[in-house]
Amino acid sequence: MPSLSRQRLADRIADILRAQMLTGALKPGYPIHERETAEALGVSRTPLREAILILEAEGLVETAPARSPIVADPSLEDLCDLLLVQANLEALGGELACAKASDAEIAGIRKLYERMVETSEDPDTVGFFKTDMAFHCAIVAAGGNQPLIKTHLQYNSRLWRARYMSSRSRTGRGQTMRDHSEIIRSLEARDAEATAAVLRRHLFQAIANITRILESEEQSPLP
Amino acid sequence: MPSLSRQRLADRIADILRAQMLTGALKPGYPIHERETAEALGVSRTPLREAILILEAEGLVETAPARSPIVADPSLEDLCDLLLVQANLEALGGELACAKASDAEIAGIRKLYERMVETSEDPDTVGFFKTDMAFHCAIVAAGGNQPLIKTHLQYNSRLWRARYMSSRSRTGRGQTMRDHSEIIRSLEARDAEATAAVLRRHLFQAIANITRILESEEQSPLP
DNA sequence: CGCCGTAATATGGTATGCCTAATAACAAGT
DNA sequence: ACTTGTTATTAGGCATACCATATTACGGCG
Repeated sequence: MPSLSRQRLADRIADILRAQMLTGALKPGYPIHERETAEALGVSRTPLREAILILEAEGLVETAPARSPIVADPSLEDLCDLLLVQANLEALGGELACAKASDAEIAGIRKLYERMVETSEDPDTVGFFKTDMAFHCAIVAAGGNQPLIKTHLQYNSRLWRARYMSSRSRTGRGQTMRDHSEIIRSLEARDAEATAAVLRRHLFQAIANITRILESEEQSPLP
Repeated sequence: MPSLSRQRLADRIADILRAQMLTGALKPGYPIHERETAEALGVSRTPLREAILILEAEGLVETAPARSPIVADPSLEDLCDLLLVQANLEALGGELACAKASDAEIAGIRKLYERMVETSEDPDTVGFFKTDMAFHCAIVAAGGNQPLIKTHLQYNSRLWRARYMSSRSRTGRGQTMRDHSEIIRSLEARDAEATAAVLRRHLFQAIANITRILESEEQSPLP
């Protein structure tokens, strides 16, 4: 085993499991058996258990006594709660970005916006969606508030799947693109209030979308 | 060993360590040696390591490769960042509480307020301070947003020490009590905007206090 | 006398094994 | 045939033993 590892094995395992949740290899509700999963990853149970602890703290898996940990399967209500908090975190991030971001950082955010415009007609939903997420993260990151960045990231990972489904099903990306256009504009104008307001509105829109989607697909758990 | 434990040993260890941080038995910067601490607690290294993982995710300890984990020692800037996020979390919690709290819950919050009034002249700083914390937590809890409650709790535990120091040194509790009076009033009026505004202002005040205190005691790390 | 290299020790990271408890399956009795 | 009890298997929780690495101290060489 190459000991190039400059970080703990548990962290890398957590990364792998997180990635598997994003790709859908690990779906909500799936159990994560210790021995099985550890063997599949070629590691022992100890670091796997530690990885589970990390993911549990992030709200991505849920554990119960004498039960295999399972991939978190948030209810519609949970998702709305998460999104509401996320909306406020991003609004704060936007405010801070207006005050503290360097011109280079804002330029970088515009770059992401432009890539979204370019790919907004692509059939490749994943690429577009990832850029969308990166756009939002970049705004919060530009605010420079470390705890906020980290918390926002965690909420994002818990919301990833729901927002991805929302992004896929939403027939028109028109509203999304218009919102983003407003966001980058108010950000470049360094108008903190406007940026916060539009980010909040954008996330509230996401709540509405997800509600609509999950209510319609409520009893069709995809395989 | 009595197997009355309905929760994991790691969780209980994390609770113990958290408590020791609050009482000051574990001060910021202190290393937590695995073998030593495990033996002191009468447990093996495995659950202790898992407890460290939990506390690390909460931001209460920091780990580095091949180094003993150390109790987090946030800089003044870190504390300001944390408090800024906390202010917004509480503002959101207050808004939600206005919309969703039951009359009984608001009555319970008033009870806490009244206990603060009663004990506001006591020399017992800890009792007063704990009631203060409980007051804020109860407001957020009344909002009913689970992720928000949990995140707010985590930020609180990271801020506990700083806010406690602020509470001790602050000569007059006048402003605090006036703020709290306003908070409970707007909460009972279910005025979401006013509640959010005053909570935000109250926390901003805390930022100012802590800044003043830490700047004056910057180079006197208490033993 | 000082600096560098090597060795020893201490500490965190990982693997493995045992223990306990929960669940499921099978058998026996009603 | 159904229900209940017992047993076996599975799986998670904890402890321990081993490994790799980093740091420090000591000794030798310049």
